[in-house]
Parts: sequence; structure tokens; C-alpha cells
Amino acid sequence: MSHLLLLEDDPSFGYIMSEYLQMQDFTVDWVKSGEEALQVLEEKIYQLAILDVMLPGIDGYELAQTIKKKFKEIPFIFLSAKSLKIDKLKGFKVGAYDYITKPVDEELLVAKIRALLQQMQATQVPKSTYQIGAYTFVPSLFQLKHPKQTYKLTARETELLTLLCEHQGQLLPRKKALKQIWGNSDEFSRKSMDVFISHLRKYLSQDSEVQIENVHSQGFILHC
Amino acid sequence: MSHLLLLEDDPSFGYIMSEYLQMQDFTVDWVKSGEEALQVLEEKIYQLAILDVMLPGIDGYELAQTIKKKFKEIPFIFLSAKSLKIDKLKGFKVGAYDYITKPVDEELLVAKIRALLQQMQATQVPKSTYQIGAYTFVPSLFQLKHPKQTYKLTARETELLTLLCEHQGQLLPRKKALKQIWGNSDEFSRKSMDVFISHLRKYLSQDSEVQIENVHSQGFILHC
DNA sequence: TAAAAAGCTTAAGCATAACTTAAGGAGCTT
DNA sequence: AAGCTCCTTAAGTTATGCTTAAGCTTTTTA
Repeated sequence: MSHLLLLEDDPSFGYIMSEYLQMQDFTVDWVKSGEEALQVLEEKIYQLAILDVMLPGIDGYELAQTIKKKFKEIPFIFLSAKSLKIDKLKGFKVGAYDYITKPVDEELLVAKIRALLQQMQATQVPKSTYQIGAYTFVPSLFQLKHPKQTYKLTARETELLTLLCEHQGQLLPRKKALKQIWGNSDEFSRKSMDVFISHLRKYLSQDSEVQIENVHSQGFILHC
Repeated sequence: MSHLLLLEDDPSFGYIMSEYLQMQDFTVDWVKSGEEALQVLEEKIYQLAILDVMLPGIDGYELAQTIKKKFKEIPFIFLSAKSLKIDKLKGFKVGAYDYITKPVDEELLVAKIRALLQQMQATQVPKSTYQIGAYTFVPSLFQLKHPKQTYKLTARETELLTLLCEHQGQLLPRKKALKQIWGNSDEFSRKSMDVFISHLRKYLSQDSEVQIENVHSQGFILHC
């Protein structure tokens, strides 16, 4: 779940936006002044800030500059009734992710937000690991760890075990694996796959709970 | 200096864009087809891709999806003559940073690009020194210090070790290193890289905890 | 129940990748 | 122009991993 900060002093517009965003499965903290915004920024972690530009007191631009200094990892989007190019340029100059003019197309805004969050997540390293009984499998490191021993896997072994893990407890159809890893499903690839299944079974033999079951002429199931 | 990839099949528009962006101090590689784009993406590192949507062969959308999979750290902006909301939504759905309709306001586009690059730089924090086991590595001074001895590194050694440090405990893909340091990934560069890995291993041999592990046909992992 | 198909495992063959040392060669300094 | 540093290229050796083969076991089917 993603946390958004919404700065908007207009009560009715702020309410609508806040409700709409929450409906779209975001957690929204709605504040009505720059001062309030500064306070909650200190207290919580946000993935994105949506800032109205024109406000009494600390306005959107000023807040943006503070964010740039103190919370520089938080991206922000400006919302404004000012649609002049010069205003937009100013917005981007302080580092805005986007400058959106009112009236706001909520659907487009949400799509933009999702794209942004997606991109942020993509840039940070996804360190996925799988638990396979007593084993820990780290595909990105080509490692299969067991309390007693750590195995270094090859590229093919890693690809195949990853597929099996993704289907853990379910059938991994032979054809699917062959297509994905070998690119085709001829007889040779098939034989080759058998060899790698054999390798994996050997590695995984230290935990008797873990098994790669064959379903005749269908595929394999990883049990654990 | 930031490297941009521009995909645009219209010769005159592509030329104008490319020239304008270069005038704004960006390095621009202009390609005219999705196929070409894929090729250069393999060879070089880009901070941003600007994609025309409508193209014969691999179009902008398709390319975007490939980028999402294979080069997920590269953000991209769509340029398109299609201004329908449904098209924009589609663009954001595949993860676009922005969807800009032609005719393009170059000034706004550049402002947007600068904001994006600024934000990207802000999110990643470049360290000035790294601890590698008993060693201290200071890239800016080309120094690798060990209690017993201080090594003076060459430019290439420093670049490579920096990259390894940035991926400490994670795989540094060979291709990534080659693209970043050598600018291409031909056979000669690979051989050259091997030589430097060898040098680094020699320097780092005083602490047996520190190791540069090779993952066959994938890359290297710095352990410590 | 016997033949056929599919699966399992070990090992050999082969091509590619990696490692190290050393020899060129370009560019800079003195 | 000589000397130096550093990067590239070469060459020889070792290591790795994918495929293929071969022999055997299990499962399915006629």
C-alpha cells in the first residue's frame, strides 16, 4: 500500500480528491496548509506528495523546495489552477514530477501515480528469495543455501528452479518450462531438461520434505 | 552529461528534436526503429528514453514493455500524435513517466526531463568511501587502503571497483559493467575487463574474507 | 502382460568463458 | 625525444556448463 500526502486548502476539492484516491487503494493524508504538511513529513514516510500551488502561508512552491532539501527522495506533483507555461516551467524547475492544471482528470492522475510508484519500485533492487523446506534460494545470486552447505547454481539450474518455485505445490507444465528456458520443446531440449531436474533433485536431497515430483507426460511439481 | 535515447521514425521531426536536445546539453542517440533501439539499449546506458508510439515493426508500446522487463531502471516518455485519453492511459499503464502529444513544446519537455534527471540523481546516494572487509576504498582519490599497505589504483581499476562496491553482495552483470565503463560489450572489452578483475583480486588478496566471485557467463559478485 | 513411451541418472564431449602473465602501443610528462 | 603510466591485446592454460549419449527404471497403453 502506498502512502500519499495531499496538500490542498480547498475543502470540497480536497475532500473529493482524498476520497477518490483512497478509493483507488492509496493511503492518503490530507493536509490543508504548508505548515501542516511539514509536520507530517517529519513524522511519516510518503511515496508521493501532491501539492496545491496557491495557498496562504507556506505555498506549494516553497514546500517543494523544502522537500527537495530535506526529503529529497519524495517525488511531488503540482496541482494548480494556473495554466500558464511560465508557471509550469517554474514547477518543473523546482523538480516536480508533473504539473497538472485544474480541473483534474482523476483517472489520468491515478494512472500517472501508479506509473510513478511502479517505476520507483523497479529501480530499487528486488531481492526475491524463496524458502524451499530447509533451503533458501536466491535466484539473483544463483545461490541455494542449506544450513550445512551452500550450492552455487548454474544459469540453467537457476532458471528452472525459479520456475518451479513460482509454481510451488502446483504443476509446472513441461512445455511451459521448455518454452521459457529453452525457447522450444523438441526432443533434445526435453532430455536436457531431465538432466537439470536430476541436478536439482541432488541438491535438494538433504531435506526429505522437499521433492520434485514428476507427473507423467505433464510436468513437475515442487513439494515442500 | 546525460544520455538520452530518442526513437522517432519521422526524419525531419526526429532531426529537430535531436538537435534541440543536444543544444540543451544532452547526449542524444537518435534511432529510427524499435529494432535499432533494442540494439543500442544493449550496448549503452541511458538515463531516459523518448519513444514515438506509432512506428512500423516494433512500436513504442512494445519497446516500452521490453524496457520494463530488461532495462527496468530506464524511465521513458511517450511522444505521440494520438491525444485520446484512452491512449494516454495505456501509456501510463505500461509505466511511462509521461505521455506527450504532438506538437511538442520543446521547452516544457526539456524542463520535464531536467526535473526527472534531477529526481533520479537525488534518490541514489553516491558514497564517497566504501568499506571492503579490512580495506577502505576512496574512489575520488584512486586509493585502496589496507592496514598494511595503500594501493594507488588506475582510472579503470577505480571505475570497476566502484561498480562492484555499488553492487556489493549482489551480482554485477558483465554487460552492465562493460556498457558503463567501456561503452560497448565486444570481445576485446570483455578480455580487458578480465585483466582488471585480475588486478583487483590481487589487491584484495590480503583479506581472505573479501572475494570477487565469478558467476559463469553472468558477471561478478563482490563478497565481504 | 508385453511393448512402447517417458523418465532418471551418470558420464563423456565439446564449445565457451575465465584467469593470468606478458608484450605492444598510445598518450602524457619531463 | 626519452621515459613513464596505463590500457589494450595476445597467448596459453584451466575451468565451467550445456548438450548428447547410453543404459536402466518406471509408467502407460494395447
